[in-house]
Order: sequence, then C-alpha cells, then structure tokens
Amino acid sequence: MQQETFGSYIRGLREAAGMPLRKLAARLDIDQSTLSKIETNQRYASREMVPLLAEVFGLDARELRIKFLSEQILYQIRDEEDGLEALKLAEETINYNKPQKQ
Amino acid sequence: MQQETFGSYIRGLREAAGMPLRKLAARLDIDQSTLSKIETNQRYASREMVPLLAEVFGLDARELRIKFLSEQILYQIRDEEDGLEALKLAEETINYNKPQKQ
DNA sequence: TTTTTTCTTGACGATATTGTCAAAAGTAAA
DNA sequence: TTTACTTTTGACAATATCGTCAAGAAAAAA
Repeated sequence: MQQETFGSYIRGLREAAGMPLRKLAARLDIDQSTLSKIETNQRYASREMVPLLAEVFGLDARELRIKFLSEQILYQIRDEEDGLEALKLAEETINYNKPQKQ
Repeated sequence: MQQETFGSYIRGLREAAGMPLRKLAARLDIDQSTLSKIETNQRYASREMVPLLAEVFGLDARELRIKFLSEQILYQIRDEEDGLEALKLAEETINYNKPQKQ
C-alpha cells in the first residue's frame, strides 16, 4: 500500500530541483534535521508546509493538499480491516450533510 | 458535518440500556471520568474499546469498527477544503494496490 | 429535604509526538 | 587525502494528548 510517501515525494521534488535540504528547510522555516526526518519517514510533514511546498516547487496547492490529506487518511487506517468501507462511510456522511444543489 | 459523534452514540446506547457510566467504564476497563469525557466529546474513544462496546451492547463488531474508523477519518479532515477529494484519492490508492480478483 | 447515586470537572502525572541542537556520517570537489 | 558541503542520527526539550484522582455538581431515590 505504501509505495511512495509524502516524504519521499518531497525528496524527489527537491532532488530534481537540485536544492539542498538546508535551503528547502529554510523556506519551510523548519530545522534541516526535521526535513531530513520527514523525507526519510521518521517524522510527518505538518499541514502548514503544504502551501509553502507548492509555492517552492510550482505545484498546484489544491492538488498537493489533497495528496497530503489522502496520505494522512491512509496512514490512519493502515493495517485496519475494513478501511475501505470506513472511507466509503465517511464519504457518504459528508455527502449526506452537504447542502444539496438545487 | 458532525451531527452524531461516536461518543454521543455510545451515550445513547448506554442510556437506552439503563446502564450507569460506572458500570460501562468498568467493562471497558477505564476510569468513569474518561468515559464521561468520551461521551461528551472531550476525549476520544480508543481503538481497543470498540470490540468491547460491541460485545456489551450486542452490536456487530465489524460495523461498529467501521463507524469508529469513519469518524476518525472525518475528524481528521474536519474543516479542510477538498476533504471529499482526499477521501476519493485515498480510496483509489487502496483499490489500485489491492490484489486483483480473478 | 436528606440521602444516595450518578455524572462532570479541573488539576495533574504519564505517555507519545514533535522540533531542535550538536555532532557524526556520508559525498563531492579541490 | 584534505577541505567543504550535505545529510543523518541520537539525545533532549517543548508540546500535545491522554487517563486518573478527587472533589463538586446534578439527579434520583428515600
């Protein structure tokens, strides 16, 4: 299930840009060791980093946020049975409570 | 979005059964104040309580687990934009990595 | 209204998670 | 190799979350 994490995804972007950890960490306003750990999956990226990352790498902020949230969700239901069903129920709950169009 | 929480759901079950907090807490092996807080949404139910709750109230354990996980997920994406899209992406990711039938 | 039982609350210790510092390890250039 | 730079790591402080205790508030029974 866990092929590419958000952390390794960032690492890929950063390396492709030839940018050192130190610089990206500065842009994100975090310690470089924290970023190192995020990229090696010893820590988790925080919500606030997402728009900054989008800006730095010229990505669509919305898409990146969705990717980030999705990974959070997947992490939460990792090695749970019926995770898929839980996702579906969550979806239904959102849809049910969403204001109806027309 | 948040109409009935897992906590208030438990409270409903417990009251319907005419069971005092104290007794249910004992069955769950937690302090009654913890259960009180869970039922009033000041704390979150833990994963381990779910099968015990199912047993106590004669519910389907799988369904209750799904309900529990679903709420966890919804809590995580509360007041996030594009939460629904994140859910869908998570689903796709699971489906994509699921072993194909046939 | 007293008494008993149930429920809630605030404070606090225990636990888990996070971010940082400083040093070590790894890599590349000179 | 030295030297300079990048990345990783371990230890620890800061923060957040959690469960319990003990007392108080609320409710029900007597």
